[in-house]
Amino acid sequence: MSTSISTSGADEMAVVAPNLESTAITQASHAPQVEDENMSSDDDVPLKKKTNGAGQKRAGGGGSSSSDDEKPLSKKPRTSTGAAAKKRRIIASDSEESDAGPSVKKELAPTPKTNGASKPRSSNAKKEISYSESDLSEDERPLAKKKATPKGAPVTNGNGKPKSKPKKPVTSESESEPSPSEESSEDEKPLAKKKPAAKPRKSASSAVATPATKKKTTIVKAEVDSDDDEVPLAKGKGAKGKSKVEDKKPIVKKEKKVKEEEEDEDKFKWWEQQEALGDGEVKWTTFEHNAVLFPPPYIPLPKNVKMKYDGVPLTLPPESEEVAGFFGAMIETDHAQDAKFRENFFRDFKGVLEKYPPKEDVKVKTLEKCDFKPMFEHFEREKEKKKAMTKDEKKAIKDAKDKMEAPYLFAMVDGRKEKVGNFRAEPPGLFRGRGEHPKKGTLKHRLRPEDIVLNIGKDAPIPKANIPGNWKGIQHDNTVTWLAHWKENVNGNAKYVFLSAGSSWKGQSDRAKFEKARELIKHVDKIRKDYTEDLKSKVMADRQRATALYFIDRLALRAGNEKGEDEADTVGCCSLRYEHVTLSPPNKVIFDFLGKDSMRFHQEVEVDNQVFKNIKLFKAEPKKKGDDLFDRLTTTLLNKHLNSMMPGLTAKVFRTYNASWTFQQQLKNTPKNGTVAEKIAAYNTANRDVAILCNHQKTVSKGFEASFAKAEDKIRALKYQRMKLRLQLFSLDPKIKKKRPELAEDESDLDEDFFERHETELMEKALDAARKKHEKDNVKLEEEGQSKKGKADLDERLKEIKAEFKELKKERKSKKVEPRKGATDEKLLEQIGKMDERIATARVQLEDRDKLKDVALGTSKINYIDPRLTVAWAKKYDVPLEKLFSKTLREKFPWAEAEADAKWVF
DNA sequence: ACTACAACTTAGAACCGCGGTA
DNA sequence: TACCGCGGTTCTAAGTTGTAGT
Repeated sequence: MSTSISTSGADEMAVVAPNLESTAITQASHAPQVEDENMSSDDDVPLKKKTNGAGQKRAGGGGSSSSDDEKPLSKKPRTSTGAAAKKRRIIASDSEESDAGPSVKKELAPTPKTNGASKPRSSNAKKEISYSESDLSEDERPLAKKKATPKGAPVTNGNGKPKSKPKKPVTSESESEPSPSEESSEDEKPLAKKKPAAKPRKSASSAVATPATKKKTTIVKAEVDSDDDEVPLAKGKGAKGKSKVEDKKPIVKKEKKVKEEEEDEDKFKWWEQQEALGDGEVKWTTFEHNAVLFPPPYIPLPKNVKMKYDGVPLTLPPESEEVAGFFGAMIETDHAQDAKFRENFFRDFKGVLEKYPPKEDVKVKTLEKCDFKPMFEHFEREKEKKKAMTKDEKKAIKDAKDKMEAPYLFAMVDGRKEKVGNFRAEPPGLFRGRGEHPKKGTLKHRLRPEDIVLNIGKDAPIPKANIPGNWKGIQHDNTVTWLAHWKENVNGNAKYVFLSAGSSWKGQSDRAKFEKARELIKHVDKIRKDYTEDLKSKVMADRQRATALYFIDRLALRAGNEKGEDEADTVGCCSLRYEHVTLSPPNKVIFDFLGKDSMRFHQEVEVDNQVFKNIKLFKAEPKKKGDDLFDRLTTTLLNKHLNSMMPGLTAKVFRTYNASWTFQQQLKNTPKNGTVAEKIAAYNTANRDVAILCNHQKTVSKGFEASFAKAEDKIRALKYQRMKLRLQLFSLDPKIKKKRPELAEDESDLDEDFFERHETELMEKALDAARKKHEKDNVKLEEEGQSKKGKADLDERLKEIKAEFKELKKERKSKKVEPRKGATDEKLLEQIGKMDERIATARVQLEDRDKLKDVALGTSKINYIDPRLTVAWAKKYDVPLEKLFSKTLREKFPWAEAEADAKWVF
């Protein structure tokens, strides 16, 4: 542990996760203040006061069971049998590298009764609860007062620029559209070049231009689609028109040799520009794209494929058949077993059937009587067919698809070609909400152009949809980066089409994110000092905020906004409730709750004494299950405070900062002289530590258990071989037992049960091989015109084999193994040594696999770890970058590759 | 202040294709 | 020669943050 002690003086604070234990100790020593005393006494009990509608239960509750803690409340609490059980997540049993970051011991032991799944959730509003005066002086008033800071100041966005942008709701209004004129004029130059001076001026003017000009957003009715939309990306803005997908660029300075190089130079290297580009209001001046690609219309199933109801095949109109098919395709998944999912699906299915009933006069009343198997089997057959297609057929299909998609792949931004991300309109289907989402199973409607609003350059041609219909609206807002947007029917959430992760827009903001996290390094000492102080604040709101911040910093919790009743009940720091945190004296806190995506966060953590006391206080009477732990705190308040400590600082920055910092620290364990594989292993270990810190999980794949067991047996098989070698050695040279007593020890892990199994297996294999050989020989003999060997011959051979194995078994039992011919002490010893090595590496691999089975490395690599750390590390240790970053990742982080050398530090 | 909305980042599951292999 | 495990990619759900409207 503590790789961290090293380095600078900044250490103590800067190092992430200064071990909580030590902190606790130091803290404990000083400052017992009046209120502390009080606290331990009565006073943990704030005055009882209003309680409001606290107890209110959430409906579905599903929790059924808070019953046993062993249960992964997270995923599919489904009652169902094996399948669900197998998927269960396992809490890491130890953290070994204790040092990893905000060190927290993963808990080993089961825990108290709290259960993240327990439902009672009070109403959304923060309830206010009063705390006793003895404890906290002022502050009867909850969230209101204090915060002397930016009182009168206008709302700014950190740059001091007013950030206003009254947005017009998307109406079908016709437009009025005045003039972003000045912009377009002065703007021939790509955004990049702008002098900084230009920025303020612009945004100022646009902000001022207010109502009349209604900024740069205009929304027009979609009736367009008439004019020149044949020409997609091309035209508009003369010059730029030419870079069509396929054509090569003529211009540019010198002629390049290789094509690839050409493309390369073609890419916009925004990071080489002098000024920051991303932080302006205006994101583009010209913007062309082809909007979204709608999925093909529904194709009815063959006539002979029908779902059955109560045994009767139903002839469904395409509209209802499609919906039946959505479910039919899923009947073997966990979703289809889920009560809520079924309920919601069936409600919507019935609705559709109402409008599009089956030909037969059958009333569909219960889902139980629906038999989708014929549909399911049909889909399976189709899949098979697809798989069985020849290469050429597959290729033909792929080519057709590529051609269809080609126009959507890229957008033109200020004359540059940029890759579009999710250009496909989401197809209809059943909503797959995570965890106990109350809406899961709900039918997601098919999108039409009428649902979709486009954001596109003023002079750009309006793209034509690939299915009939007119866009819901067109706007030209150059302060945002989305291409298209719609509202999804299930939850009413907005969906957007953006450029891809490799685009300059995304790249710039990504880089800015990491730069902000690095900026935090400079402030974190002070921030930690402050919140440590505030843990003792007399102002309840401050004390809660400090405590929350402590968790966000040390445990990398998310901010935790309030959520609605019609979403899964998950929480983050600020929304933690009474039941999510349990105290375990003297100074441990046990967290057990469902976080984003309903992933369980279950950790036992040692905390500062003051934090312990605070939690006790926050949980004191009259608070109860369902109440907010931090009843005086919201994410807004927290972020406001953070922003006052460092411009632009918000809760999520801590996650980025802690993740990257931890990674950097852990990378110091890289073996300087190791092989590439060893170095990569060290890299992955560091990555894993970060993933654990951030609680990034994945479901254990269903085959895992089996394949793990198999791998264990393989190791045992190696040990078995080793044993045989040893015994040979002893027969050859009995004295060696004395000289090398360690060799006399039996292999671990091998029991009678295994021997039986293994030997039988080996024998079966040998027998099989003999039979095959027999057949093969006969074929050969026949070809050569000779007479075949008879069955007796084979039987004879089989008998021999069986006898051999009997002998083997006897040898094993008697522990006397006849040395094979040519065996010598030296050779055997060498073989044993080799075997030891193989066993050891296999063991290590297996353990690694076990540790990673429920940890997802990708998310932290993609979102939290500054890519420049990877680039620098690769350079420093001479490991090819492509071993660390996949193609897409490299496309996402070109700026890191360009920027970081071997010495770069976070 | 509080809610609703808008825009963007973060997230695990599902899907897909590839190379090893029984 | 199909199977299978796995990493990479795609998909879209679920967060955070900031602003606007009331």
